[in-house]
Amino acid sequence: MKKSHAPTLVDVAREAGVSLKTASRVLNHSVNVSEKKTEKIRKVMERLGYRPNELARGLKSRKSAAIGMIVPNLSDPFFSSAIKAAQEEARANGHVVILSSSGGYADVERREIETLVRRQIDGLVIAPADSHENHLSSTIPADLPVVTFDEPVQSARYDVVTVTNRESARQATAHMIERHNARSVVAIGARPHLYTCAERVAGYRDAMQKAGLAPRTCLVQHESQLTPEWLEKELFVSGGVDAIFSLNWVCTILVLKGLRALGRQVGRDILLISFDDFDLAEMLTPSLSAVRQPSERLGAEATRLLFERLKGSADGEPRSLVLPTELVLRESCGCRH
Amino acid sequence: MKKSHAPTLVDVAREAGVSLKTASRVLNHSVNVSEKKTEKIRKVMERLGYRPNELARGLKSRKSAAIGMIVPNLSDPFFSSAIKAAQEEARANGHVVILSSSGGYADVERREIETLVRRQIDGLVIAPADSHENHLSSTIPADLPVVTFDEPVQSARYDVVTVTNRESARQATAHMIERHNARSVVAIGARPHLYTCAERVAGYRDAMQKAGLAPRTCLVQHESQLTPEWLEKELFVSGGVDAIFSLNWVCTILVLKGLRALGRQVGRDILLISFDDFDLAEMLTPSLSAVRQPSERLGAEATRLLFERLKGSADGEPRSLVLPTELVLRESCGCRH
DNA sequence: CGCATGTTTGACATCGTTGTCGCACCGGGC
DNA sequence: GCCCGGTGCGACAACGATGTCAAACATGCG
Repeated sequence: MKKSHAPTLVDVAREAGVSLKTASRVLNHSVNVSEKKTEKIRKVMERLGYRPNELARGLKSRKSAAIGMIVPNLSDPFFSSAIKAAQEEARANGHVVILSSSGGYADVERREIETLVRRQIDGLVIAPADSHENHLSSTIPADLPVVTFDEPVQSARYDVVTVTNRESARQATAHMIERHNARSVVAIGARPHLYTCAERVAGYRDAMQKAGLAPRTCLVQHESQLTPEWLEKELFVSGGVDAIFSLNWVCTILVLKGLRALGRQVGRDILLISFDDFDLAEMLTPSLSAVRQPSERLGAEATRLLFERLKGSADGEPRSLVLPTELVLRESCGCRH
Repeated sequence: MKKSHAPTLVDVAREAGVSLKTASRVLNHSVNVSEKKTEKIRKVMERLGYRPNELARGLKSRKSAAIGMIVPNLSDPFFSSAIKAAQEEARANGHVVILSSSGGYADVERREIETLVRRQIDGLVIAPADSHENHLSSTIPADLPVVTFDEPVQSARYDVVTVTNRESARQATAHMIERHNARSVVAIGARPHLYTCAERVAGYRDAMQKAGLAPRTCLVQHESQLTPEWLEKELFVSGGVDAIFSLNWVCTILVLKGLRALGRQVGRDILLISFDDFDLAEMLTPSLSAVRQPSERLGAEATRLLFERLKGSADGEPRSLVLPTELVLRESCGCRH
């Protein structure tokens, strides 16, 4: 009866007539092994189809070669892009990505972090579901390198990658006011407890106040509340709303669908700029003006910062990287008509 | 000097005055431990903030509680949805998902599989980059449970979840022919080596032949070849093309952009049905008719089948699950005008 | 009371790898 | 001839958990 177990390093060593440790050295590209033995051991590994057991390796070396990544929503294109870039960056650094999603709930997020920590991840890239309570630091071991992106966590000592939320929001709002004579602009968004939301609202306010206009924010707790009925009530019953500044992708989608359901036409009845650009924004009628976040870059930079920490090439204060956005002017804000 | 290592089960056992094994039993909800000790050990775990090391657990028990997932493209909404569902299903079964992407390249795919196998994944959910060569079975250990989805692998003994590619394609094509009098319909797609592509083409052919029309397929090796210039040449130089059947999401996006660049209007100059529906398809002008794949369900069912294997409740022949699609008729095919 | 039966418990080996340490060997400088 | 430092290699323990097996203990029955 053959033992059908996968071959281990012990098998390799026996077959090659060397000690276990020497085989291990070859596996780790250690230099102190003679040319001849290295060659021989390599051959045996090849022949046996040897595959190192990363679990065992990680157990002993205290490095799992895995990083965790948590986002609120896996099917939001903003996050998919970030994940894609993060995965590539991780692979380039010889790590795998364990992916999970919080659904935007802090308690789910905590549970997922717990799971990841138990798996001994070497680091964590996270777009937090909440910036207020210090719910991350209580779950995350103090010595685990963490990079937050999109949403920063207050009073924490993590690296963070964001965009110029406030200034970009100001600029988008100002554009509609200054170029297209919008007077009554509303900001529509969800999850007001998020810092990104607050910042974007602040930028919106900046622009309104500078123009001497009264800001009017329409924030709901959860996106599901952005129904056509709600829109009708908020935007049209009292009347006179010129323009909408929508605070993120999900809201934009729902606003667009809602307006269509109400028979209102964007670009004519009402102007719109979306925070978050996406693949087909230019194909809509009217094409959608948007603040484009460099989503892939956000994921890539966050992961890059993480690996800098892991390699020890950075071990000082938390760093903050603020990326620029691009205001993509298309038709929905009134341009190109 | 305090030892700042994270507490281990040995620490817990010592603190609780029991043996290592008894603590282990409590961790694994073994029944044969007295009420009193269980309680005590639980308390100690709580107090010390004990977190089981999943690497060590996995090493000994030969189960990593992780599954691998590989898709060609992380930012394709079809795959994001599938990933989302898979991740939820995995979590419900106490597993994590290690995600990676092949970019559609068989050699990258092999390398990623190798990485995952070394990490001792318990199972693999994969949308293969290639169905022809038997490149999967040569890399995947014979005893690793695998479920393929979207793209089946020929002559392999894996469970598979797909949709009714051929019939759905036939139906979509027939719709344009029968309801809207299309005579010259072309099928546009990429990566003709894929089975899904071939099946969809076959369905398209079925419809054309049944109507006594000559099929005309425009397949390119890679999506990047779907430029406006190429479209112009294929569709308009010889002239007379009525309608397009686009074989997947990426192609649809590029065809839409290309047609716009060429100044051709979908729904008027040329009809279009897309294989793959997406979030904003209904918001386009004209709204896009599409074959909607139940993408979340594909991911969920694939993962569900995998866990059935893992739990041993299924250990027979490979199973094949074929899910229905929905032909969503909007304006681009000529409906509702 | 003795013995069979079943429950609780712990000592020890083990999973597959890497870390520690020490030994043997080599050539070179005194 | 002797000591030295560096290289090449291996024996052994360790990482943190689980599996094995047998001992200790409680219980029920004749």
